[in-house]
Amino acid sequence: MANYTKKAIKETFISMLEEHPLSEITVKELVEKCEINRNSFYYHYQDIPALIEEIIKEEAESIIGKYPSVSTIVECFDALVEFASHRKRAIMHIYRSISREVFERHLMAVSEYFVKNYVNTVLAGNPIAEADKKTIYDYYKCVCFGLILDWLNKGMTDEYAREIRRIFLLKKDWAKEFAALLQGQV
Amino acid sequence: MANYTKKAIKETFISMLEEHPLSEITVKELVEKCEINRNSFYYHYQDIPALIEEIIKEEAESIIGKYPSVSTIVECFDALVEFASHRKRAIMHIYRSISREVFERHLMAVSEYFVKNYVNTVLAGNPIAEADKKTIYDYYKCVCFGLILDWLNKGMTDEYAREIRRIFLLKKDWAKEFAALLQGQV
DNA sequence: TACAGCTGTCTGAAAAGCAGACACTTGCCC
DNA sequence: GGGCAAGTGTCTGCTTTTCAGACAGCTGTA
Repeated sequence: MANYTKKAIKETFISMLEEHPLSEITVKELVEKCEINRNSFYYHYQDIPALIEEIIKEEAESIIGKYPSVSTIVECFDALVEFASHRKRAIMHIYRSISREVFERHLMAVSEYFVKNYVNTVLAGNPIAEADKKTIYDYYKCVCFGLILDWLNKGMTDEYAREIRRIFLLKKDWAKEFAALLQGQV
Repeated sequence: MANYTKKAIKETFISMLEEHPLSEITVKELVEKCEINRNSFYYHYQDIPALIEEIIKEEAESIIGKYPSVSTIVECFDALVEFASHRKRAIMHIYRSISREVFERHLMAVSEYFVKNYVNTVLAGNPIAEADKKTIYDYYKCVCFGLILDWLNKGMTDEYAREIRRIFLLKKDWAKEFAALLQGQV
């Protein structure tokens, strides 16, 4: 099953976000653009926020899906930047709305996923307590999350993206260092 | 109603034609690419030729729809060339198959539509017998049809498109001349 | 010949989409 | 502040579309 109507709803909605801020988008206008019945919208989604939730969730999953196992965190960051650059306007409209919470929640989830993946690769050789691992996950997922959020807040400029990229490259052994710290080896 | 599944079938089919010749495309592969049930295909179309018929018909109608009233035939030709250039491979695959007949039938219809439209504009002032008008239609629709077919046969090159364009420009008063001939004024 | 793979058709059931109606909120104009 | 237009979210009953699974028939090939 593919459900192309649902797909069309999502695509149309995103395209509308490229034009207007979220607050100006109505269900009525959306279904008219899609050429579907208003009830068909409500069949799939409770309301616009629910639609946004799903879109963001799926986008987050698709980003993760592209990198089932990650060798360097920079790769992920590059992918994320490339993805985001194509939808700057829509992302900013969602981000600057009441849906910001949804957005941040999923961004945090994506960060956590990548960090876990990456940390596990880096620490493959080092036997380390589960509790310590969790601390590392939590700490660095917040670092990633914060950096990306900052990038968004600063208008997703290429300059700042490069700056963040540099940080990632410089700190490429972060997980190892942290693990050593936790184990009192430093 | 929009029926996005049907739309997806058509789009997927065209994209497959960009890759393989028609003879290598199966219903099975098509529905797998679409991620729909095989029966859903057969619900909409009897078979692949029926699908092709509909695609060509709709494309022909859409070209006509873009030019409800035509001031110069060159405009139409330009539009047609622009349209065709985007889908060279798919068009060639259909054209070089058993579906050629469908293709030509609709191309003839499009030619007829444009010629009628154009001739009526040019001959607006000249009162002319219906039978003569019909002769003009028939003659020039075949000219258009033949030129475009020739262009296709020669691989839709830009050079030949320019050449045909020049012919259209040179013969921009064709309808008037022909009318005069029919009326024995020349 | 046998077999694998695709075709076109048929079932019956489930999912999706529809029109039309309803009460409710909200913003705006007089 | 009352009326009103426009959008919302929900409901009902109906139609259309999509589905899984099965079937016999055709075709190329080992």
